[in-house]
Amino acid sequence: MSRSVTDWRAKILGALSDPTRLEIVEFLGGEERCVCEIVPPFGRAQSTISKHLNLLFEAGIVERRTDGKRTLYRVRNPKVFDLLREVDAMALDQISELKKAEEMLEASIR
Amino acid sequence: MSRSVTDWRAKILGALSDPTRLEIVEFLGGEERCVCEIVPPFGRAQSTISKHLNLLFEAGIVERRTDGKRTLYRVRNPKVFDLLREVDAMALDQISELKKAEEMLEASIR
DNA sequence: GCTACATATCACCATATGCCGATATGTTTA
DNA sequence: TAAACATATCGGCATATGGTGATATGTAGC
Repeated sequence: MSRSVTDWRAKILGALSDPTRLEIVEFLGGEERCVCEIVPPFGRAQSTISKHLNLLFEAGIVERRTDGKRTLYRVRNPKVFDLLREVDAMALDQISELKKAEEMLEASIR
Repeated sequence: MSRSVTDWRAKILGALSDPTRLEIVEFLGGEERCVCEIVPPFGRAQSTISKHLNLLFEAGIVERRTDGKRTLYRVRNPKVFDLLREVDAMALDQISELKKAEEMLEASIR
């Protein structure tokens, strides 16, 4: 029960734990885009992007539909953006603390 | 620049993308606890838990201090709990959609 | 100083992940 | 039907990850 919720959480977080996939989600934003639009900006093989997209799909981050010969992806639940904003807040906290530490270090040297 | 923020985000999310680590974070809650308290409930080798804790530390999720022969860990930024609540919301959405789909499937069978 | 305790680290194994090029599948268009 | 296009899937490689038991490091107590 509770076990499976934890697993879902881990799956969602795992899907978002890769820089390329994070950027794919950002790139999608609120739009629906086909793979042929998503591939070029990332400079990775089409097969690589396809696997990332499938992983995001399996984790329920994106949904997809096919239209003719293309497959269109879109972010399924806008909550993911709230989540990313939350992570950003944490990341910024940490980076600014790092900077503070660096400055203190520098000050102590000179 | 922007690259390194994305990497930080990925690092934070990666640290939280494992069920054991998620449960360690939950277990810590707002408290400060030593490794000797954390290990038993998880039924994993001490070395395994130690590695998980170190990974959480590297990602800036927890902080640690030593007191005598023990090392005490605590969640460093309470924002992590907001983040987890956000993930929960998503996970619940997805699980409930799964259930809905199952019910529709069952209904169509009988 | 020796012993027991608490924790981190090491060496190792098995599996997962990210990446690629090549190929299979399916759809449109000529 | 053939050719072109869009995407997914396969096989393979290198590296990362999670797990373990054994060992190193450091502190507390006797």
